[in-house]
Amino acid sequence: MEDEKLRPELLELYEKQALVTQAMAHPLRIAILHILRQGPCCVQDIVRQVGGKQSNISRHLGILVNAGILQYEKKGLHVYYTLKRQCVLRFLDCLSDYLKEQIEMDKKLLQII
Amino acid sequence: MEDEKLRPELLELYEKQALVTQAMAHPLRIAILHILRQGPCCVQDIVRQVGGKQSNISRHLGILVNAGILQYEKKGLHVYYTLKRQCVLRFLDCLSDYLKEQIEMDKKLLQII
DNA sequence: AAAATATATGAGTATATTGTAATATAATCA
DNA sequence: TGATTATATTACAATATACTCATATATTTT
Repeated sequence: MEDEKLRPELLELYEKQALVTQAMAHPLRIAILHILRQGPCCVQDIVRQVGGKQSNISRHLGILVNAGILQYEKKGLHVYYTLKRQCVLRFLDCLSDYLKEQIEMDKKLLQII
Repeated sequence: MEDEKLRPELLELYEKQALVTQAMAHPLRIAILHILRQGPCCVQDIVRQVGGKQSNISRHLGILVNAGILQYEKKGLHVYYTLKRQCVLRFLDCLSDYLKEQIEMDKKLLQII
């Protein structure tokens, strides 16, 4: 009946994974990632494509940078944001596949009913 | 200068993706997913492996079920939880790879300094 | 039927997240 | 230099999330 618990280093790993996941867990941030997937983009362009206030988008960009998901580079008045790693794209694909699968499951469920 | 904004159906898709992502965005929930990756498990076993209060684990399990990530089945006194789809495993792998990559990048950065 | 066990849930508190308005900062242009 | 533009930040209110304690529910055992 001994408590095996989670080893501290494993918990630490999961905490880091949760930080990355949490940073992506917002519709606008996912939208931003999809836009940046096509290449670097400056804030006002992102605002134009996503909608909403500039200050809000700026916040979300900050969150993604903090999590190590985005990089930025200043060029004159503009700040260009980029995906820091291609790895994130796999996440997005994974998410799309996941939802497709979910929809398929729901369809099958409907047929039974 | 027209606002192209996000098409409503695209925003809706991103909202759904964010729901799934959000459901996974917690260290304990990630720990739970790793445990269930090895097969079905009842609540008390999960509590034993993860640690913390039963009521808290039960809540986290509920969140994962709500997001469509887990299934459960009652057997006598116990409730067995299972990963609903293998797709989630790819997420976890993706996360691990992501962090490995991040650590590699940090290493290289250290060498430069 | 009563006791024991496994799980879920309600209520309350603490904390975190989100969005907005207003403002600060910094680069460019006239 | 002063005006304009792009971006970030501060302060605040609203909302959501996480955790715990106590309790409810349901099943099994005695």
